Amino acid sequence: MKPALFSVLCEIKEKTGLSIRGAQEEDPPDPQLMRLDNMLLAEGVSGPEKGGGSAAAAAAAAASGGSSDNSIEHSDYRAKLTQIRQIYHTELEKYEQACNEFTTHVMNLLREQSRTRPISPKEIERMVGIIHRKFSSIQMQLKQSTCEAVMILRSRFLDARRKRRNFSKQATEILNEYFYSHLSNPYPSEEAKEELAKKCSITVSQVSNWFGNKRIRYKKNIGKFQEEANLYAAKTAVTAAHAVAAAVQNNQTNSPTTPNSGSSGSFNLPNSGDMFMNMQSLNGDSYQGSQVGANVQSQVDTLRHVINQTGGYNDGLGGNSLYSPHNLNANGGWQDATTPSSVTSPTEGPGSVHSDTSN
DNA sequence: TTAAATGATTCATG
DNA sequence: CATGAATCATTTAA
Repeated sequence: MKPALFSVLCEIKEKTGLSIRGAQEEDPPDPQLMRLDNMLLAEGVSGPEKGGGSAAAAAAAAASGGSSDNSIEHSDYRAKLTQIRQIYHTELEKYEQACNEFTTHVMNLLREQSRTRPISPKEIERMVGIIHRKFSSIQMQLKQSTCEAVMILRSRFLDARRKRRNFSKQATEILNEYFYSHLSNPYPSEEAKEELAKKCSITVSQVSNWFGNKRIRYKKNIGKFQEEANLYAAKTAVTAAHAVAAAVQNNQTNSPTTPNSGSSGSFNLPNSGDMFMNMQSLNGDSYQGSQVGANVQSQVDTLRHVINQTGGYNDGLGGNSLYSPHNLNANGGWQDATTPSSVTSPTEGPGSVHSDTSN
């Protein structure tokens, strides 16, 4: 009975054999899977142990837009990444093990059955192939979710926008001081940036960012910055006035000088008249000592600024734009401040002018 | 909780 | 490559 059944089964198998062979297509390298693999490899999740991971992370950080010299968050990021990697590897191993176990189990089963029905090695191979495909699809899901996790991690840690901190009050003070005292050409040189960065304990890139933002935002709505401009211009003007006065050896500068702590809004320049005259003489070239040559221009800027500001300061700034920022043409854009346009007299016209109060 | 301020990024440009 | 413009995401002020 048994041999008869066996032979019948053999016959059936002969007939179906072809169709089985036909259905034996080489599974094509799934592009989706390859993409995931590549990505995991690139992120250092599926690569070799440590080295690849940090290198890839560094490369990713560099690629995602420079200036990531933050080391604290970076190590944090790396820690999370290794955590992901561990989970990924343990899961992967688990699946692999399960796959192997299942495969051997099935093979044992088939071997056992081969005593009662005909089973070719080809068939066993095919069975194994099916099992592997099933498990690899599970692996793909694992890879996919891992990729998602990595992406989230990256956007969380490598995108600095998410962990923005405001600069210290002092830092913005320094930056603003520079900005408003170089308002005619607020483009700090590389050295100046470094200096500012050092003073503010921020990076050069941050200084560049700050100036980029400041320029664009200042230009966009000058009215909004008038008060600030006055404040800082006045602040630096006080020091500038002293500096210029010292340079010109104008003897009568012995004011108590509250440095720059308060000095809000109302700027009572000690003797603005004299100061202004000094400026005129400076600009008029009647002064030849010029030890201060390089700095003078910026101070001139500052002073002219504050003077201009004073001109239209105390009528409501609702309409604003009553002060045309020198060197800032109508269309906007500072356009290299080549010609400082000689110190024009400070628009004496409407209302009170340059900081008198005391007379 | 919403609006404004602010630092950073992205993208186009010259 | 530095800058301007637009935009994002967060912090701070209202």
